[in-house]
Amino acid sequence: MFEHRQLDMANGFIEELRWRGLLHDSMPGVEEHLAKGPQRGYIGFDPTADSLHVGNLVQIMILVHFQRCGHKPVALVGGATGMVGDPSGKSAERNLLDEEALRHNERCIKAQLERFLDFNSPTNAAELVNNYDWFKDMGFLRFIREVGKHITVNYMLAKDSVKNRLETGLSFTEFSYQLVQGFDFYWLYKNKECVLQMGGSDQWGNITTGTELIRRMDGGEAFAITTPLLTKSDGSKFGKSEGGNIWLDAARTSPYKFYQFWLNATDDEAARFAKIFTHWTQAECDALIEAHAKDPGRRSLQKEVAAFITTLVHGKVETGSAIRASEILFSNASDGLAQLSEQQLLEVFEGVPQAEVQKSVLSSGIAIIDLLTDHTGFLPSKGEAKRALKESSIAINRAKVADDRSVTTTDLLNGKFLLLQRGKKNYFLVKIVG
RNA sequence: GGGGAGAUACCCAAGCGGCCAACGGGGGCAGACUGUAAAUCUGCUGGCUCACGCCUUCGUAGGUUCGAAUCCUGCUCUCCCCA
Repeated sequence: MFEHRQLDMANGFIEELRWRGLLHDSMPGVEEHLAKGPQRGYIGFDPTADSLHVGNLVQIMILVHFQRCGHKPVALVGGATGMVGDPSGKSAERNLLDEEALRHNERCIKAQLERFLDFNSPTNAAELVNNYDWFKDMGFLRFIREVGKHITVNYMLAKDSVKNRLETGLSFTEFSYQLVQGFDFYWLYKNKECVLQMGGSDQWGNITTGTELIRRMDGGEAFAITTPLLTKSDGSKFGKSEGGNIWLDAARTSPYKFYQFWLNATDDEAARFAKIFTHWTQAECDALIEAHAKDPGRRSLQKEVAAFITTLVHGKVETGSAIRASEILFSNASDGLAQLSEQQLLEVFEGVPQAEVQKSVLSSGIAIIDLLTDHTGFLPSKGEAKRALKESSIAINRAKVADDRSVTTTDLLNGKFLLLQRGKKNYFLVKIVG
């Protein structure tokens, strides 16, 4: 996965971010500083769940691009900061997780990051740190003496993340957050020669508290770079889908769903995604975008992008299955299903909701309504099932059915499966047992 | 502490004794169109029933009434104004 060529460093990381549309703001002097040679830069990840999601993917890719430009990326898992809660972009006080949950989340996140970054490079290996390591023995008194002393409350109040919450209120804990994160930066600067922190644009305030601390505590110079917050074409938040978050963990979001998420990007989004989430060069991106523009109906760009990212996250094998599943489920030919072996069928529908039904239920034929509700739970109520049937949105094995349809063993695929479908995108696999 | 306003289905928001399972908008789902798109148009959006209809739902607990989301009382919570 890491066989890609290193980019020409003269070309520069900042320039790379710029054409990829990933540069929102940066402190003067960063470009020159990075040009001096390999540098360390870090991004923090909140261990609020035991998996990262596509919303985090932007930051991950920043580190990836950073490493590909020859620098040393540091991923910080916020074991300590996760216990405090960042007020940035939040309208209400955050719930705190207990330590046990945080430890678990942190381990899972670490495993996911290892898929993207090269931790074994002889020249610029990525590094993973956990701020809990330097905070766990830090007492309150020591913190306010050594760190708090250097930053005025006036300075802290001026941050947007704090200002926006003064009306509704925020706890002292959240108020202190920027100092805690700022100290992270100081610590990494001091112990790891890390001179750059990156993050989403909502992190600007927290990052600059860090550079300020470094200057005041040590007279040192450090830098900040932020990326724009990604939104969908319709303005809504990126990374959410009907079912909620799109996770990187296959157990939470199946590779099929993950692939579909990217495939469903609008033309405009796909072009942006190509630049942000792939390793393609500018010329390669332009060529693909141009090719797509000539025949947008083929959605070649969405397919390329989806395949690339899914491979990065889930690997080649899973991606192949996701692509095949998509082709079968969305091709107009309905005969593809019958050709599948049991093995393939199960592969294709991994991640699709499933239920088991006793064979005896089908032996004398069962009304479609009962199958959809009582026996499988695919639809929540009979009323809903009737409505769906009236809309002619229900299909069995990809063939539309009417409300008087009854289902028997002759409908089974491979003698033991039944594919229920509502609309174009909602599938449900019934497995016959007994 | 005093005064006032309010709590309605996923969200916003009408209704203010029967015609209310509850206007309208948003969201969601589906159909047509299409590129598994966008835009647009259409339908649906508490449960059970083939259906007449029945049941549950308008903060909560009671009450008045033939009949209440609508009136009365207690309670809980939210917001605003004055101290």
